[in-house]
Amino acid sequence: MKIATFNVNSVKARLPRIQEWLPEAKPDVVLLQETKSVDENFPAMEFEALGYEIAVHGQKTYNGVAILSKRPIEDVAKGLPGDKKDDQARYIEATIGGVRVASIYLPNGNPVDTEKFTYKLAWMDRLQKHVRDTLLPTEMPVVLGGDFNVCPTDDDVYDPEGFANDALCRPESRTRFRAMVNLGLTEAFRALHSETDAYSYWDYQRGRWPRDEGLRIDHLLLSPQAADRLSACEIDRSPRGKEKASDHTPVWCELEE
DNA sequence: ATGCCAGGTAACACCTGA
Repeated sequence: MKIATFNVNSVKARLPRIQEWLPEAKPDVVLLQETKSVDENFPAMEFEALGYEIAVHGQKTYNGVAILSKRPIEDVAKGLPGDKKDDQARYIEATIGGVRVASIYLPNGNPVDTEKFTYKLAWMDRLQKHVRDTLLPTEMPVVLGGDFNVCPTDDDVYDPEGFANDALCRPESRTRFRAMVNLGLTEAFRALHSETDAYSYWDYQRGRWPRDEGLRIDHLLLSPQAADRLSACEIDRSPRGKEKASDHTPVWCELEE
């Protein structure tokens, strides 16, 4: 089962790119972030025409997550436990082929001297508790994929010094990311790759893509039962080079059946 | 210190992103 995560930066603006990428990459499951669409306006028919079921958790203008799947989607849960009513749409979870998957759009947290950073850290604490108290005890294969807005180490940043005080690299963010991994999750890409210039996001501004000055912030975290089946994990750079590209590119992993 | 680009909303500019 091939599971991909892709921050599309507006599902409507990116629709042609996603429609050409799906038949090329042939993922069984796609975890989307930053759809920026209310559920009624999500382009469901366009994805169904390509053989995908959908589950969506969106809102107007900002955030928004979704799951596309070639296999039936079961037991959908929208929102992270502890979300307040009408809170930001950043989390959706479902069971597909016996695997519990989640699409995660973790808050960015900048600037760090504002409530945006405290919101990010509290959100990470809530996610860690949910993984610990609810997901891992099921002993199901679990795949948490998404835009975590965390560079796990300086190896995941083109300019570590310049980003030292950024919410994506601050010790408070990295400590919480590590706390989740330390529950027993496997970060799929790093488990199979040691190279340090592997990025999943490049800023639109200042020529970051042509210079390959990026960040690795899109991740797939696997429970032990999923990690035992991990056979591959890759960053697919091709969509980032196209016209009207997202600033992120897809990351995928393959779980043996 | 700020805007650089891109998208959405709404309206002929402003907010957010990472």
